[in-house]
Amino acid sequence: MNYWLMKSEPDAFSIDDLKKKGQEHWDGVRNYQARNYMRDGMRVGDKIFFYHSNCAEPGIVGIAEVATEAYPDASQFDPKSNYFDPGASHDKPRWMLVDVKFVKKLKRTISLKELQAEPALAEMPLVKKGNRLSVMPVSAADWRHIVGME
DNA sequence: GCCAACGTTGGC
DNA sequence: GCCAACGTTGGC
Repeated sequence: MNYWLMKSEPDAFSIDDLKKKGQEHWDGVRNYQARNYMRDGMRVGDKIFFYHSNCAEPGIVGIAEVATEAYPDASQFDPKSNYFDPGASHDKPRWMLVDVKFVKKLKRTISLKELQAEPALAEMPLVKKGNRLSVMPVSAADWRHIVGME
């Protein structure tokens, strides 16, 4: 099993939204590396840290699970969508997504500030300066370490 | 709202 | 294939 971290802006889609819905397709990823992680790396049952970005207290707020294999993101075909991509076609979809299932909400937010302060996590891409990936792998050791911080 | 970092686009 | 311009992300 692999571990992941996925970022979402709580104004757009928060851990509470996921809790309410139970499961959601993770649409709108328009970055090749993030897409490749979803398409090639994720398997059903993999665990995900749900991360809130672009907000008052950025950090990990919950745990989710990969619920489906990757499949084409329908929003790329919709001219009315913000995520429309004129370069994509049904024959040759460019963007893929997975469905994500709610597992639990953490009792508290493990803030980015705390994560950055942990020497053990210094190699996580998340805490590196300038990192903008919205989907990234987490090592098993880092996963255990972070779970222990709750 | 600012701005640094970074990815993508497009002219050449 | 280079690289400047541009757009986006995301912490602060």
